Amino acid sequence: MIQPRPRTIPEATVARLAVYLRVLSALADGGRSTVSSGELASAAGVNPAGLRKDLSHLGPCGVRGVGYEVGALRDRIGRVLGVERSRACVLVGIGNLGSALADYAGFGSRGFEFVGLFDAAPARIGQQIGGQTVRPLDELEDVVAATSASIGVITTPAAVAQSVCDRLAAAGVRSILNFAPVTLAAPDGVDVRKVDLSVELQVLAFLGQQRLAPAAVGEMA
Amino acid sequence: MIQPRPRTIPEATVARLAVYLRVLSALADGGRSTVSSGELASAAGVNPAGLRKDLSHLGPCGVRGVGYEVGALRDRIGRVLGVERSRACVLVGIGNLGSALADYAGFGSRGFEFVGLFDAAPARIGQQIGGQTVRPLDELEDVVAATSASIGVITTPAAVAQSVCDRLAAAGVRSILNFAPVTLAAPDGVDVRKVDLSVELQVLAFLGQQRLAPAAVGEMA
DNA sequence: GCGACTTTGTTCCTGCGTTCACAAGCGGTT
DNA sequence: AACCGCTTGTGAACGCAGGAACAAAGTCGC
Repeated sequence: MIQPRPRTIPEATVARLAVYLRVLSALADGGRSTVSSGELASAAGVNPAGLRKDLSHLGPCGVRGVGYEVGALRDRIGRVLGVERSRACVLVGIGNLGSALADYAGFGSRGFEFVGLFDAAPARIGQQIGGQTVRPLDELEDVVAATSASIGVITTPAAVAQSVCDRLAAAGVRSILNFAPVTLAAPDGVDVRKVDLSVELQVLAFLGQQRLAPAAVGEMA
Repeated sequence: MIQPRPRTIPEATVARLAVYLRVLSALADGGRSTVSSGELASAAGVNPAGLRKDLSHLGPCGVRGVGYEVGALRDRIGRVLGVERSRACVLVGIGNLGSALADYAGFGSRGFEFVGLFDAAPARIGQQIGGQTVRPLDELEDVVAATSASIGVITTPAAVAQSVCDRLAAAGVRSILNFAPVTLAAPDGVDVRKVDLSVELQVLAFLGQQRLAPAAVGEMA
């Protein structure tokens, strides 16, 4: 059996597929049956040619002259992204941000299910958030083992993020999403993805100031 | 006067500069006086050559054979990123995520100051978060005008994000950070930067499943 | 039944970001 | 004073993502 299609999808494409999935779900809820690449690209904020190239990684899934069938394309992207399978996630650090994530309903519809919330502060333990009870950090390894959680989310202070990362990796978690403002080191075979909110703000602010005064990088008083 | 150095810094470099700044601040607090590109790159999780190229955008700032002077480099990056100047920010949508951002102490040290928190729900108005009082959405334009806020952060539900974006842009905000899971349209001259938490999780999960089974994209049952 | 129009899927190309490798420069040592 | 090791800064090559243009294909109208 030949393999005419390269078996790897670029990371940038995967991120956009998730956006297309959301737009398609909204269109389907609105009763739309077909959509063209141009319209879909406009709604997703990308170039139409790039969108078609992204979709081409899934094989032909449109009809020339007509466009894409909304429900079918949504299901197809959902299958590729693995939305239908439930993924067990654990969340460590139930501060403001952790609480926001645990309580965010948008994850459930994408196949993500929090099976454990952990915090070190005794005051937090026992609190109910999003249908889960906050547990002491000691139980982390037991819960990961019992639930086969494959994804860990770190929303702790920076000082303890590395130690939490180490424990998650040792317990068998293979994918980690880190919101703490530190760069984490993890063993091979463990993916760490970082979201740094203050870096996002900083980049945004810099682009704004650069637009106003595109000169004078090295010669400021 | 010649301009030997290109006056624009790539966006990817700006994001890394913010990371270097944080690492350098930690090193300075720890009493380190000099650091080599290799060590700094390791702490920031990047390639040493790339780090040196990033820093070369600021002009020569290291000493060959020795390394970089921690405090001087920190100050230099801080000046380029504009950390010393205070930037007024408004935040719309005081849910869990908005509260987390308003209460996050890490922004203040980077020059970001929230000058207005807004929500549409009467129950939220009057609440005190991070030293600010939550105001009704009606006051958005007045506060933006009075404080000359240049940055807006949107943490509202998706349904109202576009209308908030329109109002921010009309009020004079030039840079918008959007956490709502929709793609926003804004007029020319207004930068919109999007952070989509569920997309991050989705990409992470996909990379994990792709690592386990790198085949069969189009041929799943 | 046939032609024209619409839209997809693909190919080419341009530009950017990243990485490797080397020359230049500084401090310490003899 | 000269040499040696170490580190920076830069030039070149590689790979990748993004955008534009074109051919294939299907539908609608006549």
